[in-house]
Amino acid sequence: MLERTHTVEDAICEPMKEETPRALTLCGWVERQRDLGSLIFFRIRDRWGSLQVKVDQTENPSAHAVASRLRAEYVISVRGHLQLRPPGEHKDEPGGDREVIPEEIQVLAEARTPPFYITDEEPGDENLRLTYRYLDLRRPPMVRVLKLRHQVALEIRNFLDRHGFLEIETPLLTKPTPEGARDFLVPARMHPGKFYALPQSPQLLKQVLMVAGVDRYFQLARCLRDEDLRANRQLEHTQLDLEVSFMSRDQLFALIEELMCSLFEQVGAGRPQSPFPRLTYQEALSRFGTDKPDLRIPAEIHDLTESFAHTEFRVFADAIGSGGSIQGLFIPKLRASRKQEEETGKFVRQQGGAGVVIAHLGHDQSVSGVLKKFMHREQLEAIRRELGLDPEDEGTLVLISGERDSILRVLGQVRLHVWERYQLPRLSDWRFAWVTDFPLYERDEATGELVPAHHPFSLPLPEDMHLLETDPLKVRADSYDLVLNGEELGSGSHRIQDAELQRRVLRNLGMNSDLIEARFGFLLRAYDYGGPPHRGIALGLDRIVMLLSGMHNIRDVIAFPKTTQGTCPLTGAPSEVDRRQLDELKLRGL
RNA sequence: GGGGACGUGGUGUAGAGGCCUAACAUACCUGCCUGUCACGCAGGAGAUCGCGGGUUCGACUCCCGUCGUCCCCGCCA
Repeated sequence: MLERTHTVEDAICEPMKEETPRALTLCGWVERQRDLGSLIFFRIRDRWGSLQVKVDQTENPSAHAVASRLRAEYVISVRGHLQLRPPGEHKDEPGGDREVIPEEIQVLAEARTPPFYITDEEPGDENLRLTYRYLDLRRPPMVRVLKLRHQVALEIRNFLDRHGFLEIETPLLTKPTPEGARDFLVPARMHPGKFYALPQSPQLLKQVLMVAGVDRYFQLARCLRDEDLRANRQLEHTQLDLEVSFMSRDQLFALIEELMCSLFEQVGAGRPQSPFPRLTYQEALSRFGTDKPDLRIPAEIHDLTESFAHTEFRVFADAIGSGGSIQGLFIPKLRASRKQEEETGKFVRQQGGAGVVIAHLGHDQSVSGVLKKFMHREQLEAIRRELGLDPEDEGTLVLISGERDSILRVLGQVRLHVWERYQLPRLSDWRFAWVTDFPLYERDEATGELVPAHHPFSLPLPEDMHLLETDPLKVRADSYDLVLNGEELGSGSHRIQDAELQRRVLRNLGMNSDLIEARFGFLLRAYDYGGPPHRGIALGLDRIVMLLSGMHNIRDVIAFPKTTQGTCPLTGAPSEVDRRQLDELKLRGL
């Protein structure tokens, strides 16, 4: 192998003003040969870029002989020099003004014809991409993602290091947690019948680290959950897991906002607006119909129950009469076509909404559709006032009646759907938001049991503490989600540091003292020895990189992801194991 | 666990009961070509239409099942 002197990036950045040719040796992969006979062009590509090589038979017959048998993706080294291309033969791209004139070309490895071409263009079949991931990762967009992800991790580490954080690893072999997501279990060979679990997150151990006095902990932690996959979910994902002692909510928010802003700025995505808007869970639900609002969409949901209090429109009157509400989503400027109205109505019904009315509000105070018949001038004015409209504003109003929370969620879906479907204008940019004060508990629809809404280690808000036993569903926690452009980046909370309070919260979930001791005894005991007030947050690194890179799929920002069926087409995982391995583990096969 | 979409040469697509002895583009192989850059030109090879069953005189096409991939709901403290 010829000793490499430059990367392609070095060669592209090399100043080329002077006449003297620059000697260099490049190593990389062959792409795009153009064999004109006694003149051959091809490109050599490495991780940093690609550059044209020109081989002239009359100037260098031996290099030409090698070049004529090169094929796509052969691995070569080229020793030669850099030369400006003749005038008029420049290409408009980095390094397009120059080319490599080889003295010698060595083939380091031949390559079979790849199943897809290595270009910016994405091969259609994702299974094929994953089967040949090493080829897929050669594609420049994927290289950019790998670099971006590295850069993001590096910036996070540097930032947190500057702020006094320690990165501490927590074990991959840990204790199963029967609640929450399904655990991946690992049989303990030395303890037949017992199992480790792979961590769903380092939650409990980072709390123990706070008791240990670490004060500021973080980890780029792998988290594993054996649940069904989605476009933004993998069996294993990476979290920026973080926990701090003695910090107020405001202090933590300020820290995370500065981290995000400097991170986005450092990776060239532009500095997001800060401070990030904050809204409570209840506000988010009533204004956007979701706990992860996309604030780029310039529309909100409005409660119009009052405005329709005396309506003669039967559907709405009945809804109000039976304790329901009327919620409206106003879509500014849109004059929906009949087809769009029908589609939207259909979408609402698919989402489980009934009693949908779509009307156009004109700037001349006109109203279209069914409402025209039932709306008095005063009612219309009341509605326009409630929507906060100026006299010249017009647009489409989507109204749904029914049980408040469920129609809010439907309208939240409509809000997303309509903007996507009709490509309505959004505010550009990164729109972060904090959503705070989530309920501590919620009711499991299937079993009717109380389950933690977030996790059972979040501190109830002081003003709700007295409801813990009497009306637990009303108890809010000092918890928060960080949301970006409608995507949940992560969540956190102030933790319970008082063992007795922790026991109360767990008892509400139907656990008796023995169970609490068996599962969480180690944590409660730790707090008995002086646990500081502490809080934390965990942010999905994959999702951050996904948004930064403009990818729409979490698999595209993970080097070796699983398919939605949880398989790895490259390695063939999961696979069967040897009978002997099972015997050693005292496990029976199927 | 439920719903939906897709599966045709290496790749991307067309074909929607008989026109199929399966088309097009690209990639691949051979030859020609000294300024190409999606090089061009000429020729060539390459597919039991995911798999299994059924309906039919006849199935790439219709039906059932199955496998795989993707998307959504459930699930994801």
